[in-house]
Amino acid sequence: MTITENTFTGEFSYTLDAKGRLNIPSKFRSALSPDNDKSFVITKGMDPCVVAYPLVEWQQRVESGLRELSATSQLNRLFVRSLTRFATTVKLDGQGRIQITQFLKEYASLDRDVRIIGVVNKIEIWSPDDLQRMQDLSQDDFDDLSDKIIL
Amino acid sequence: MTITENTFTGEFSYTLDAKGRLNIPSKFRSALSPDNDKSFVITKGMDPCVVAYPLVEWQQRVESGLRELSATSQLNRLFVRSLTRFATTVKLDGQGRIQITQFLKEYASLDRDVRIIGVVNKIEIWSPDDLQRMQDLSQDDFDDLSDKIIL
DNA sequence: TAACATTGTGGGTAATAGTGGGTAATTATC
DNA sequence: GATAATTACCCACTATTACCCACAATGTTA
Repeated sequence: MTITENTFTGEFSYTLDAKGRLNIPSKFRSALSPDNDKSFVITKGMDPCVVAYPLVEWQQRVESGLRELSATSQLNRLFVRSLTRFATTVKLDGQGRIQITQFLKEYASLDRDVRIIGVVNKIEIWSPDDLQRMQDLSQDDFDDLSDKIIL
Repeated sequence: MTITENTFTGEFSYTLDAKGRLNIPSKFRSALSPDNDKSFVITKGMDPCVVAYPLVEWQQRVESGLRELSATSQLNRLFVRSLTRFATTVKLDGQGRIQITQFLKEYASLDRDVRIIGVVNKIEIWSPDDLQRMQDLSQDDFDDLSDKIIL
């Protein structure tokens, strides 16, 4: 299969088991490039969800981006701290599952049923309720943005 | 063969079998350029239908555009999510069929009989009923468009 | 016209994916 | 250092999927 590496699309329903383990869709696992060592960095999303970056994506894009933000601005310091504070590296177990930390489970109100969605370079993990509650884009906003992309 | 690569025209009647498999017209399959790895990205259309892009078409026009959008803007996040959530990469099986996801089948009210239409750079998959309804587009609407294209 | 290739469709079977649980290893706590 | 709690590593079961083969209908070639 020659899917683009480290690119994720689609929505999937999965269950968080009693031990706090969450299966990663096999399509996402096979899209993970080998240099990630089967690992993701999970952290608090800007929205009420958990986001998971492939390890190298986190190292190359997120971490290096954060380094460039000047630490002289308080807003920047706050932003960097909020991203890194809750970031954990997690590795897939033999069955392709990751462990979600207690804090992140609570932050995203994750119970048993969760929705996993691929958002190009990262993965988001939502509770079904919160995901549904996320309002849709207005048609105007959508039109504005889609000028940047030819559908 | 003198077909333009990754360009699709014509309408075809096909059946979605009990296993959710849908045959892609052989004309469309042979128009798929080899770098697509026999794959399409299927997603929710703007109209009540399923849209299938050749994999490279999706990667070059949609995905790469989405990568440029900063995730610090909430509007951008909504936009990216709304486009990728329902997009799945599917690969033709040995008989040239693709698998339609449960969600997309429901979204486009696809039952057993479906219509497959080539729309230049992409393919649309319709239920016969919805397609019929959509074709009753008024002449006035077409007139509005006529200054944008010369037929 | 006969032989052959291609296309759309259906179905069986082996492989894989998602889920749950037991047990050993590791870490934390007292 | 002993015990409890947590985590990591196996093994197991079931449903889904992928892969293969089959066949009728149509089109193509000699």
